[in-house]
Amino acid sequence: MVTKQRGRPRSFDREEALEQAMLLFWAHGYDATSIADLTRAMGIGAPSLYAAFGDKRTLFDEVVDHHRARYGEFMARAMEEEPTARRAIERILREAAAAYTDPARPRGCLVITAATNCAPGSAEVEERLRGLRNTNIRAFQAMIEADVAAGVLPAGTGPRRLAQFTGAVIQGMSQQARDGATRAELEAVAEAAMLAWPQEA
Amino acid sequence: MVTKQRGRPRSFDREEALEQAMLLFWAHGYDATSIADLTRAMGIGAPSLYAAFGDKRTLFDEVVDHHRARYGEFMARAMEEEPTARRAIERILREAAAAYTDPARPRGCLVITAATNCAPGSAEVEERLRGLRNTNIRAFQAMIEADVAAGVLPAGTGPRRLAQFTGAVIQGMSQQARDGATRAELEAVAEAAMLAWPQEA
DNA sequence: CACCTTCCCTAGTGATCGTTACAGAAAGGG
DNA sequence: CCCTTTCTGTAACGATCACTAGGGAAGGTG
Repeated sequence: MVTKQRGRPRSFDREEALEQAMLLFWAHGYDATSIADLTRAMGIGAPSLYAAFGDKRTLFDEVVDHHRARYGEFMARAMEEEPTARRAIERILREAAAAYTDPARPRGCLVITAATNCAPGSAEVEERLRGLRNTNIRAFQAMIEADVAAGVLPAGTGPRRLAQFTGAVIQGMSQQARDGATRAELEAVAEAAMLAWPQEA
Repeated sequence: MVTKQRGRPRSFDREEALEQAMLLFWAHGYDATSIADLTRAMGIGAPSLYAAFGDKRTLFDEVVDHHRARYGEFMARAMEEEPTARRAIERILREAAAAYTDPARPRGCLVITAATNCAPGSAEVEERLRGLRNTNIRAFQAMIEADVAAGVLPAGTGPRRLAQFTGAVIQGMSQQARDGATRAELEAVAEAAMLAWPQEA
């Protein structure tokens, strides 16, 4: 049932405004981005923002969803498409090196960096991103465990250890990107990290 | 020349107050820690804080110095005391695993995490910590280059790459510690990272 | 004792925080 | 046309931000 649109129509593109909000949260983080910063970048007034997106936390939640759908799904795709854990991680690290240094976007990863300095009142935001990060690492672990069970990776591999190591490298790459590392440098870091991975059978 | 102390003496221990300020900045970061938070934790009024430490930025600068002298010097000591780059990094990673999960202190490293989400007005604080991080990596690189020149590490090592990889792992370990990783888990991550290092001659 | 220096406490500065009340503007439905 | 509905802009809300003026308190010095 399509309800006909009534009343005065919105004068801005909601998707475009969400994109601008994402860029700001991505660059400066949740707490350090003010409503005034957001309305300025989105080109709308505060009441329009609140009418379209709810409060700041709700907007940030939607921004995180938007980011994951648009810039974070390369990880899920690699884990789906690549035949082995090693190949998937190799591809994820290589693509992360490019993504984290893309000159068209803020550096690093929003999920990794946007809520690391949070006031006590924003603890829930911090907790959500923390959960997303740990979920990713558990996905790595499950993939590695499957390969160990299938005999693709050697028995003494230690899936938990290898998954956490990989997560640490990715998070470190995000920080390095913010600290000025180039794409080529991050690709070299990724290459180095793969030396710690056991060879496949 | 010792100038005699005149006037009413300070009623609090400056070192202890600085320590409390450090713990707060360490846990929540620069922007997310307010003067009110600080005065509450330090047990003093705002004018006493300003008289003893200057403004917020100056206090943070001193907090960073204090942190580096007290909790960050294990890196410099390892680089001084260990005979090779590999041994030094091995020790640094092992000690970082313990330091970043010490239950008596905030998790992770202040230099790595305290200024990642900064408002545009706090860009200088962000830049200072960024500089400290990159200086550490360059110190790793110099150490590795020396070992390559001395023939301790193989010729094709790539000191820049190995130093950045090591820095990324340390920064990732700090994030993981904040995300709930245990000391044993971080030690396993450190062990995995060393697998990427070339063996010494 | 009085004096001088320095510190602490109360209270407040203007600015900015996230958020909203309210009134006018712009659309569709009658 | 008027009416209803929804959005937009102005302007403000109380709370908190970093920071400080001013008066009284607490020490050493004469």
